[in-house]
Amino acid sequence: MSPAEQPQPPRPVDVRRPTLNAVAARAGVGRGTVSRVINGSPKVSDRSRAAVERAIAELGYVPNRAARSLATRRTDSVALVVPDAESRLFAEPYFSEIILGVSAGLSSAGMQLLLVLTGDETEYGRLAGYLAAQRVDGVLLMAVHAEDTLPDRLAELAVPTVLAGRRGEAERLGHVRADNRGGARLAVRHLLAGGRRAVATITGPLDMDAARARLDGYRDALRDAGVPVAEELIAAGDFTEQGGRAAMRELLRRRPDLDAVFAASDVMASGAVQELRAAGRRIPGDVALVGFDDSIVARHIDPPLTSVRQPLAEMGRTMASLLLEEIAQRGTGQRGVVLPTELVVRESA
Amino acid sequence: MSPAEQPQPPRPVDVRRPTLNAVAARAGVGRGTVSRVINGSPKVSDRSRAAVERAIAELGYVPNRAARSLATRRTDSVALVVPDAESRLFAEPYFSEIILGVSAGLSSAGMQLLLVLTGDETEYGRLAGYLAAQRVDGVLLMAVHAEDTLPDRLAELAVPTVLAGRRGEAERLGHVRADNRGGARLAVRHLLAGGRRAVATITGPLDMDAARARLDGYRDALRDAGVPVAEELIAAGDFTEQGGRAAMRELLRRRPDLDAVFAASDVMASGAVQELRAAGRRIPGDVALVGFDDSIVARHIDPPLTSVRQPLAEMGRTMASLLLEEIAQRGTGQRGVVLPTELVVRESA
DNA sequence: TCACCCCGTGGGACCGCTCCCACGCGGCAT
DNA sequence: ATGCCGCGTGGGAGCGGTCCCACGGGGTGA
Repeated sequence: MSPAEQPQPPRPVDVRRPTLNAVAARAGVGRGTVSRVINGSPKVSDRSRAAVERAIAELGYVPNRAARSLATRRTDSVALVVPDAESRLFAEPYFSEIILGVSAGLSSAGMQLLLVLTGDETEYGRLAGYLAAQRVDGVLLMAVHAEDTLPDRLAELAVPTVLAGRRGEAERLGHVRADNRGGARLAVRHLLAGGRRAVATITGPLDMDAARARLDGYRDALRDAGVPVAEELIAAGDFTEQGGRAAMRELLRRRPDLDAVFAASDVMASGAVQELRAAGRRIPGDVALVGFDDSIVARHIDPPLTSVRQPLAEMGRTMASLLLEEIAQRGTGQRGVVLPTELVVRESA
Repeated sequence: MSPAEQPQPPRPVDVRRPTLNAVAARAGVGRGTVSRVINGSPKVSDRSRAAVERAIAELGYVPNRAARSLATRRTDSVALVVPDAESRLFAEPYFSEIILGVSAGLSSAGMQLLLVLTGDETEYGRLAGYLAAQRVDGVLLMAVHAEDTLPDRLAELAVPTVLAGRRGEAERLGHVRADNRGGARLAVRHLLAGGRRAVATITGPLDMDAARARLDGYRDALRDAGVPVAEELIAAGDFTEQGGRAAMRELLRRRPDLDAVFAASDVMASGAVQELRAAGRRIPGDVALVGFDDSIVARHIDPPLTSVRQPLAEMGRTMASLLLEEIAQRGTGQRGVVLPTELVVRESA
């Protein structure tokens, strides 16, 4: 039987790319020299450098990442972890825009971005070991809750980590967050400045620092204005539209006389709008409304929603640079960075 | 000078993790056997397998990915490429939801997801070589335009590739898309069924297949109903809100008597709403409106927008599985997969 | 002139895994 | 008893880089 007759096994198409060895041979130098050129070492003569660079260009050589990271024990890549429970939020600009910033910040440093969307709880539990074993150089962690222990486990494993938001006041790990408290304060001050006095708030889940901070800001603004804080004007939501509706309904029941609402997220505000409408209140005529996030829904809701903007892309970039610092020099990165928020005034308040 | 006195260089914290060798030693077997167990080879005795598994558990061993991929010439990771020009769309669920599906489809196969957001044109140009050199096992490409050559270059380099959407009817590469034409047809049929006769359309950029297909569907529906297609009822948009406004304005100028609009995206529909409102038309009283994408804005616009839904998460999952097939067995993956769209009726039509 | 230094350089020894070849051993047919 | 087969196994040889040590040669000072 001639070899041509037997059925060809699906031979693995491996288009071999040129190796560092090939470059060295072509340039007429040793491997070490090529490596030095690639890594920008100064101790290479101009002659050799030129020869190597020419060979690289001619062969279209690009170093093999796996080989390099095996030798260096670095991967030049970081993981961005988004817990699945939160992935509903993925539909909002929040994550997307942070990711955009992160990507920009990383790629300028030649780092790769590994996107890790975790499934169920158990998967999330295995994550620490997994991430350490993959030898990503660092981890960016989104949407951490107060009781989350993943960050600590990563710290134990000496994996540089930066959080989006902190778990609480005592956060020891590097993190980046918006000035939630200040933003909320701006929002409520704006409502008060509009002459409103019965200002309610719909909070986020209070096991998240951002939600607590926004509630604190609400209290701050009332205190600043000498308006007493009435507990029955505070209703708990969960950052979802449904939660916003339920909270708004509850607030209307408790205090039919309320004349303003600060919702700790636009999505909850959108739920509140529906409920207010159902109750026959006009916005902003009867009830003024301010949201938080300045997300895409804020612009498209009717009436367009006054909202607190956080600089998401910049937060992403900052996270990236904090992480890069920490990777380059452990224990160096700043602990917490707070970025300013601003009030975007539209028609709802 | 004693060594203790010189300033400590920032010693690289390298927490050595157990290697395959360590596992072999502990289990009292050879490296080959451990490797076989890890890779699920059947030719291992139960005794050895048990011993190895125990050792792995005790040491908390996880294989080093770099070493493995150096040896196998695989990376077990794929790149998801999102051209930056389109990243404004990133704010919409479109990308996010596809990514969610992709991630689900990949992680069940133990594959990693590398997110690559390209910056400017030149960066995009370098991408093919870059991706081939990184030895990602495959590439998922979003938002390809008709004249895009990146897919072809990847094909030349023998990198398995799957596109989200096709470049044109003659697409040779594997891709997944929604039934844009059918969806548009549904939308326009719905408008006609509502008694509308002067049905306009705002198209997307016609260098994208999805935009052309939606325009074709619009024509189909009119033809089905025996309504002649009037070219002045067709205005070009570009999938942006601004573009939608401009197109709507133009349409109102050309045909003040129009009584329905099919916008090829929700975002453009939202622009159209603003323009219609400014012109004093009521929706759907004077003008009925249908969008495309069923994005988050569709639900929050006033009035809530009737829109065509595409199964984004499923598209993502399908892209993942097509790519995995193609990676496992070159030339095997189905060329093009079309997923059904459906009309979500709300109040705008 | 000679010892010394330093600069640029080549190449050996890894990094941790997979692949594959060769070997030992027990069971079966002869 | 003897040969043979085949299963399970150990371990050598890469994969393609980096790191570092040792070495040659030109310049400098004595």
